[in-house]
Amino acid sequence: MMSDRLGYLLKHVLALLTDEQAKALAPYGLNGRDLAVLSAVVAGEPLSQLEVASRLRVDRTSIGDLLDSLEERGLVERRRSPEDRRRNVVVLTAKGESTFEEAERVRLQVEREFLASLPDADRFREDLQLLLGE
Amino acid sequence: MMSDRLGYLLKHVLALLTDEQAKALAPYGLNGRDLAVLSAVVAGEPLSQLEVASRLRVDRTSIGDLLDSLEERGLVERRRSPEDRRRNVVVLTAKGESTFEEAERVRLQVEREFLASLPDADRFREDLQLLLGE
DNA sequence: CATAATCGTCAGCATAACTGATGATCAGCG
DNA sequence: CGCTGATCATCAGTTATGCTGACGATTATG
Repeated sequence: MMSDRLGYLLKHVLALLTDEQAKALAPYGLNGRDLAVLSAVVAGEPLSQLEVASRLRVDRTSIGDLLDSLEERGLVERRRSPEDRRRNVVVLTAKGESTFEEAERVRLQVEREFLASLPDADRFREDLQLLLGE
Repeated sequence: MMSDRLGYLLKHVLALLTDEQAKALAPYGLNGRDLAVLSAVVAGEPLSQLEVASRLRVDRTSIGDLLDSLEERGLVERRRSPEDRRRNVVVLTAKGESTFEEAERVRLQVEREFLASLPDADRFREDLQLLLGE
């Protein structure tokens, strides 16, 4: 087919993964994007919205909607930072933490199964990290 | 960073490649998508629009716009098939062929450089093909 | 105190994937 | 032949995402 074109391969591999993640995460009302946001917030110093966005490499103007949706479902809270009142500090609720833990297990399982056909899944992951320069 | 999440890695690796391809192909007025369409049409039996779409795994309703844009630039032509007048057969013009050949060389070079940091670029490609089941 | 920078938000634009409907055409079958 | 259903291309509309540029509020700089 078109399987010699790198863009084609990456695009459709990503689409496959996105589909499978979406199916598996549907019971939690999450998709892969939502879950990534939760994972950015889950531990350590509470982050401002901009910091969350830059961790996820998501555009600054998109993170607001993403957080709105998670906040409506009671998974995260935004609080004005007392030290710098321009910043909205994002924290997980208790419900957010438990949802994250369950959904994160599911995500790991999905990724394992997704990569199961490869001779060396870790090496594939390392290749991707190399390409991103991380 | 978020580099343990497969979706994150694939998404941003794809974004990087798309950017670099777009830059390199800009002199030809093409992007990676356009070039893939040309490559589907370049040789062999002339294809209907639906056949082009399915080769590229592009939605049937998107391929029309894609071809409009290529046709405006004089790179492809659509002809009603005489045997089956429902079908629009897509063929490259002479200009389309020469543009394709030049741009395709550029694309190959971009891909080579893009994968240059990997210990084994071919193996990476094979991994992607495996994941797609091709 | 005055200016510049930062944070979050908003409106708007562009691309892409997709659904469902339509008209034209063709294939199969009685 | 004529009817029915399928196929092809197209169209309108929806959704999701990424981005630009502007804004008010707030903080940092000097």
